Amino acid sequence: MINHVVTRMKRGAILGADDRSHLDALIAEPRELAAHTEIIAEGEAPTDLRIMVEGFACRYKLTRDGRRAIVGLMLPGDICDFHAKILGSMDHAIGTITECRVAFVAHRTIDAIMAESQAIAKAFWWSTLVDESIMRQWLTSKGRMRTDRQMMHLFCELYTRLGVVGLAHDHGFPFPLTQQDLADTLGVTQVHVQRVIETLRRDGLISDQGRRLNLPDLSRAIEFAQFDPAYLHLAERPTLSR
Amino acid sequence: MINHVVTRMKRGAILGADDRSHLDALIAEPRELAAHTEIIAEGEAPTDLRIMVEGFACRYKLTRDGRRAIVGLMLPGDICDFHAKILGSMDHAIGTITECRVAFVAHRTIDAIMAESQAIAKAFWWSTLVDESIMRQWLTSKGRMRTDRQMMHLFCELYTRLGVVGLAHDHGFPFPLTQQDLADTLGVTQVHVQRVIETLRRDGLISDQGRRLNLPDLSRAIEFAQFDPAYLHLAERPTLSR
DNA sequence: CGGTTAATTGAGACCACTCAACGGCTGTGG
DNA sequence: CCACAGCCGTTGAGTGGTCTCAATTAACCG
Repeated sequence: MINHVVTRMKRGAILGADDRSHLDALIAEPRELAAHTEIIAEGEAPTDLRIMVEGFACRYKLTRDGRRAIVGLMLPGDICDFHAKILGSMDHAIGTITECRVAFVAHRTIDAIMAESQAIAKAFWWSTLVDESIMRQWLTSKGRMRTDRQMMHLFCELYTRLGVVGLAHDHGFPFPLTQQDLADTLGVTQVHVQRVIETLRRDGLISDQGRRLNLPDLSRAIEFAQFDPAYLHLAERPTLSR
Repeated sequence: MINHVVTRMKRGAILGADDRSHLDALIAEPRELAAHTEIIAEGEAPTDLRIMVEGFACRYKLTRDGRRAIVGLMLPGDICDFHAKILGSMDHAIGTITECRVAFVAHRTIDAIMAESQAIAKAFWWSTLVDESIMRQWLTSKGRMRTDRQMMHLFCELYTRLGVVGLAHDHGFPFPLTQQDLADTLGVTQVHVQRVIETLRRDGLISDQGRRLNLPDLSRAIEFAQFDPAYLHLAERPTLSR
């Protein structure tokens, strides 16, 4: 089976054969988690590192009045809680959207591997810092773009990120988010999401069948969303570690 | 003179006397930068680490139509571009708001110090990860709170962060941002910022004289903004490094 | 003191929200 | 196999938060 973690981490560091087999071993026995379950709770201080092997999940925070803000989407190959090793406790929760396979790796195992392989250490940090960069882009989009462009920007991002792990084909990709999930991600209401989606469909910018989303005219989508993938830091040929 | 970098980093790791003198040396000769100048440009790949010694600055991105989104506020003791060491190039710019003193430290110096002191290495990563946590909070606020609460939340955050480095006294703190700066931070227009500020003043939640902002009734401010400082990860007694 | 930048105020338009209802699909139990 | 519950998506009407454009006043700087 394809190891999405390896595929993705190759964008962050140059991995040797040893590194790849290390990463293979890490995710050899993932846990199966049902849809809509918590992977990590807010305030928790995990003693293991959790890595997305399969499925969609999200980082989220709840406001005191019970509303949810999704602050990150987790795709296969993403790392859930690398920061918790240093920050101590989680300042947000992570929950599954679809059924997921998640690898749980003890911190000491991670420490040992990172001590052994500088490339893997770099790749893990790269992954964390890319998450940070994506948040900067989301903040920018949310602050300075109307919902239609913001939504298209997210779709372009997902097309790109899923493409890296081979999950985007034929101008489309799996899209299991409900309109409510999308609303919590974009910071608007579900009703408004519905209306915006409808206009995007009418304008031919997207088409959706079932749980799949298509971008029929990619270059128009990119233009409309003002999408520049630089913030994903996906250089095919990553910089050499110093 | 007080070293704000040391003061702040003590919240992220337990620093010994050696660590403190290392940090003192790092910022011994900061550069003076005028207000409204660029510290780092977007796309730049710095070969040194830049550390805020004095003054206010911000991380920002520009949209294609020339609008600005501020995605982070940089205060004394903050680190500008630790991530650039791994990500390679900056995905956003950093510019001064006030006149600033900024230390420029060569990457090789940083690497040497981090190799020598695990505590400093941890503190630097802590600082970067706290930046990330703050962004998650900003995303949540922007998505799920009205502008008045979002603004008060930011004020509570600044009161707390500036308090850590001893720059908040008597229920107030220096606040050099213009209404336009604040608008770019909150993702609204300057006109709207003005109207919101006016209502907050009338409600007695804030009072401002010159370039100083006061929160006369702190507990009411915290309640109004639903502010919980956990996301700043400022535990007085940080977790021991594993 | 003149020039520039920042803050204030007003009017009208637009984007997004709330509340509400309805239809479609799916899974489940009788 | 049907009835039903429940979630999801769709649609409408009215409200309100925020924007745009514009003009005026206040504060700052040399």
